[in-house]
Amino acid sequence: MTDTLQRLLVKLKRRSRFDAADEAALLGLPFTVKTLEPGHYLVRQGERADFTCVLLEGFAYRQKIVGDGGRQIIALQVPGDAVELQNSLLKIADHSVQALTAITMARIPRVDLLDIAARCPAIAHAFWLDTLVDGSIAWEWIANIGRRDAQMRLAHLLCECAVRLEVVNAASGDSDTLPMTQEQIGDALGLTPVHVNRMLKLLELDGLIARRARTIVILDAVRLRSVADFQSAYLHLNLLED
Amino acid sequence: MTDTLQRLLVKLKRRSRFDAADEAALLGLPFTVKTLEPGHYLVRQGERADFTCVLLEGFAYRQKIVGDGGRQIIALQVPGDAVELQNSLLKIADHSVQALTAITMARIPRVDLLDIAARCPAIAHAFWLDTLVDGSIAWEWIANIGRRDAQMRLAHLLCECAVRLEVVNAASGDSDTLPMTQEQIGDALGLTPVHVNRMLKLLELDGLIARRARTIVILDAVRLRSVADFQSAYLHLNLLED
DNA sequence: CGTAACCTTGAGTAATGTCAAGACTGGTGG
DNA sequence: CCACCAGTCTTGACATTACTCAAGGTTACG
Repeated sequence: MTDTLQRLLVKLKRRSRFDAADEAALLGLPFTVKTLEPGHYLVRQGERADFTCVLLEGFAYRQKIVGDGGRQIIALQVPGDAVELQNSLLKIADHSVQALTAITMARIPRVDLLDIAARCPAIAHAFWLDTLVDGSIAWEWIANIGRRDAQMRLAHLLCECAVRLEVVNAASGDSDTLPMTQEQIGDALGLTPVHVNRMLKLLELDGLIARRARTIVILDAVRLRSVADFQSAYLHLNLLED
Repeated sequence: MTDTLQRLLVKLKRRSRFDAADEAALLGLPFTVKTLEPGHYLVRQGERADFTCVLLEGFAYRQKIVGDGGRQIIALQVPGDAVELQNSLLKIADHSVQALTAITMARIPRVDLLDIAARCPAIAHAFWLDTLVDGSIAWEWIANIGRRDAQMRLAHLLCECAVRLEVVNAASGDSDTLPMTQEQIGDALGLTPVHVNRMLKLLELDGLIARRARTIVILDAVRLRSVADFQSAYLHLNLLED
């Protein structure tokens, strides 16, 4: 169907302006839809990636395995994200992408993506901006992991997830929630699962969050943000208005 | 003079192919040359950046200040890098860029850069790739800070700097070296300067590096890389051949 | 030759990791 | 419907890494 890629279009339009021809070209991209179970790989480190995947439903994360076997989650991806721009354009994947939940995605051949970028400057610009924002998020993660203590780090991640999910949920009408295990949270923050557990308990005792049936609910977003030193500027959500 | 932007061209051509028109357009970009003393700002967090700066000589770094006053260096920039793509296209700078050494740079108005990207798909693609590589480096830094201990982290940074400097020095014929203080190294690695000092001593005792007059010399690159768990794939230096 | 910035080192402290055991949860098959 | 099982969560005791504070040494530069 023609509106499968709508989600990608909606996302890109949050930061770029398209004319009718651009929109038609984007929605006209060839693709195949695939579904994946939790834990399955979209791409493995070291592989050649000839497709770009647009996440339609569900969540994914990027990860690197370091020498001693440790894992670091380096990014989270939500529906609408084009998760394989990086690995696809850089050809040899320098990290893996894995499904966090069950996902559906649209796979677009690299050549078609490059072709549309060459023909439609506005679309090329939109993808470029998207990449810049991903970089901006990565830099914030560096600051988060490098210079904040465990409690702030965790609070910051919770704030980021809340904001990004809000945007996605608003776009889709759903109200998804991110079902990460404490081990995964730890791997995203450079902490051990045990310590994540303790910090969650701390945040809960402070009345900032609640935990029910393995999902985390933010009770006091204002205070959580101040604990986390969280400012959403780095997500560049309102680029059109700047 | 017309070859001031040569350095940028050389860098982009490492990863993209241009025809004569593309090269002429790039070299024809309007710019003004500026010099900056060590420690001076190219852009400050929160400011609006209307220029993109191409580093011609010297080094710079990007940094974020977190809530409690701590500083995290999130990226290093070497000659040839277009250091303000991010802040310039995202309009409001979400981090600062500061001169590490005395630098000279070419400032290109944002509108001209956007214009050339819209007119020359190959150039737009080259900038996009460049941004992707910056993101790839950021992700490696996340893994480095999040999942390696202090000694590995430091060794990894030294390996990265060595490789990147080698590329730049080969391009320019110089043999620059990165004069970071131990405090700056610590801020790049999420460590305190005191601990950086101890880890340097450790690496020196192991015969991996030597220190003379405040510069670090790598004595055993092979062993240092293995200590660091360093693989240069994430720098994507050989993209044309992949 | 004096000064400021930087480096070096030691001693004590705080944050986070490690190991291990038990409790909970959700799904599966009998 | 129940029992079981694997995966996850929770907690405690202890180990280790990295941080803090502080003092003295070194280097570059005016």
